[in-house]
Amino acid sequence: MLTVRFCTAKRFSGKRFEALGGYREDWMATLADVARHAGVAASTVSYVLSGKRSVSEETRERVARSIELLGYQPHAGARALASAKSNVLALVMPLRQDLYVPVMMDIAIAVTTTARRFGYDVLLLTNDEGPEGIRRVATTARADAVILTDVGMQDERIAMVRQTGVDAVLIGVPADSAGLDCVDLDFAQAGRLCVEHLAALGHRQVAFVGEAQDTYDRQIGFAERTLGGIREAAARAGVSLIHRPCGGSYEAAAGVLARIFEERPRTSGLIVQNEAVIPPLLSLLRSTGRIVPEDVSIVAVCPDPVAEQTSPRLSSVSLPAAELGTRAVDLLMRRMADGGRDEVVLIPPTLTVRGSTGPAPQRSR
Amino acid sequence: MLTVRFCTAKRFSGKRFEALGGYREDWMATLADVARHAGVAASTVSYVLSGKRSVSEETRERVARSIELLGYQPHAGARALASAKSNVLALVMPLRQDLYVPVMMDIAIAVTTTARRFGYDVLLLTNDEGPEGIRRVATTARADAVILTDVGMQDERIAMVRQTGVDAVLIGVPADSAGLDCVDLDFAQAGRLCVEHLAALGHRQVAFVGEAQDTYDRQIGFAERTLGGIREAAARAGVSLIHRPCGGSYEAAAGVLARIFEERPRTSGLIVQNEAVIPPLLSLLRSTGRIVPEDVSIVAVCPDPVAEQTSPRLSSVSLPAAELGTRAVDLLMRRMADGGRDEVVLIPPTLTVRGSTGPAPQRSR
DNA sequence: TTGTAAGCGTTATCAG
DNA sequence: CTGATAACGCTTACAA
Repeated sequence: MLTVRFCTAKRFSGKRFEALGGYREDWMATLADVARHAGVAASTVSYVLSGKRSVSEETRERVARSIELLGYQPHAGARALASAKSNVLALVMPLRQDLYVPVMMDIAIAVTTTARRFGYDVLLLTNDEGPEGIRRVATTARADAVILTDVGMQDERIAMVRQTGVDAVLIGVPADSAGLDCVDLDFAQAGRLCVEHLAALGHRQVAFVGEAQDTYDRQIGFAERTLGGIREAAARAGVSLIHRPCGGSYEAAAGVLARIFEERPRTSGLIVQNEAVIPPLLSLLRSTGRIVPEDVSIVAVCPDPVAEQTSPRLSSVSLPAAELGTRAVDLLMRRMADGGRDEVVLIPPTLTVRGSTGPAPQRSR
Repeated sequence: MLTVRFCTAKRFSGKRFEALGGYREDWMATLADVARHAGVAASTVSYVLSGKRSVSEETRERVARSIELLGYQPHAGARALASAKSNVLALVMPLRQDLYVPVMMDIAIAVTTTARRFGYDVLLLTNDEGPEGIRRVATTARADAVILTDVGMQDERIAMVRQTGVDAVLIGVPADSAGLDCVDLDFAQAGRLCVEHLAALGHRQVAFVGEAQDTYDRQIGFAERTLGGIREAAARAGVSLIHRPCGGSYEAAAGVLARIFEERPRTSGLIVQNEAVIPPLLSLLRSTGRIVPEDVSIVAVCPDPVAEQTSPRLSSVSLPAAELGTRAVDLLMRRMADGGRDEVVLIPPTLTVRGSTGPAPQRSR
């Protein structure tokens, strides 16, 4: 005779209790069932599971056997209620679906698999709930912590994080990171690397094809910081720079490129941050008779696979999306355990030289 | 004097109870607090919230005010426990990070936003947990239902769905869909449309550049069905067809393309399903001196934005990723309410003619 | 090393 | 129309 519950969707089915003479496939054993079956107290079973107090080898094994036999699985909701921990973390993705798609995907996957290693599940939030989504999952205790992506310099979600006091890690760095843990690529340094690489090759007129204008309008941190690094390094290296935001469409790329060469025909170096325009850009350069890298050199800031997808392959500063996700989870776990260090982790960028950069063309051309 | 709990991560803080003389920002009101504050029974508050029994306008308002005042938010875990419903659904994504990235992203976003409309949150599962992940979320009652993507003809996750009896909707159609609800684009018809379009333009030698070989090895449904539709239509239209699976890299595309024209120099039509190789393919065609669409016509099966990102824009059968996600959630909600119709919803494909297809070149060339 | 029992915050049954 | 109250399944003091 066991007290049992239905499996999954149909637990309980009308009456809340039921006594059965045996086991049925579609009934879930509870911790109490396990305890009864093993002849121990419920708490003992719980402790066997959590390891929070020592249990004699003998009982441990007996309990383990019962768990196995009954196919026991703890009820997540009950756990969350009793322990005040949901073992879920929320990942807040950007609303714009056309933005940094491969990056976001890699982050999501890395976050999810890393979280699982710590026994956490990942809840997906889109920004169309706005900051309220964060409040909701925090105050309803649906999630224990949140990871924010696509962080702006002034991000309204941060106020919500502070207000609710929910543990959070940002992928990206806001203007004021006091009291927050953040991870990001060191985009300023990434920008510098690009410029320095081009400068070393003799390029004196460089154009930065950046993210779409609205990304700058939203003051997304990485975009601003990259620009900052580029500007600084350009000034230092005596490189003349123009910055052109660029939407993701073919037309946008065409327009931007045309205007760049119109304004400054001598432009020989391109720095590209918007991965969506890379294929159009290459195609446009070719069709306007410019050879890469003989006439124009290109450095990109993008995930390695993107850089290796083109011909010629792009010299690039790699955007380690998966690492960002993994580090974010690591930071979050530490924060939930020890409390936060209010740390800004900047991953040092590395530039890989591939086929898209070469010496600047001679003046005579 | 209120019995309260800490907000979010730090509920309870040591002692389980605490009496306070007032409210503090970081304490969460419980349903009992609301009841006390409104001078009603806890059950009444619950019923005001759920609407499952009628409550007089007067008490309803009083309760509403208390809820507002105390900033009450129901505890998700407690709800899940008492109601045997988590109000969470799990979305199972493919492990391979380089696969159909934009499609998966759109699906994820559409699923999440649609689910929210029904009061559901979305848990992200990657396939690296394998079918066990499904069992886990189902049997621990972490999720009420699952949505599977990247469904193979023989998909091992289906056995798990059947075994656990968890409500599920598949995005994709397996060989045996008995007892399952599925949504997918009608890929066979999509394939037919491509061939018919090319055939109508006079193309007689067509090559199908498909997904990577391992996608076929894994017997992913959509890949097989597209191929089937293409073959059938080609046979019917008297079009000579070769099928070449193709990995996502530039090299793979180059190799495949070279071999196609080596084997059959007269090939004038290309059908492309693997969105990753579209840019390389276009670039390769250009560099080998083939003009699109004068020399070679291209039809793709891909999301519209991808087709509009190239030059020339691609005639394509659009892959309505967001719609797939939305429909999947709709089906799931219906299934959880009424029970499943065991329905396979095939979305009829539409072909949009853009700039990449034109009349077949004359024989004389 | 183990058991007992009092919670966790809801929902839903059963009275009134 | 409303109130008490018994679950839901688990964790964790507190004893033994």
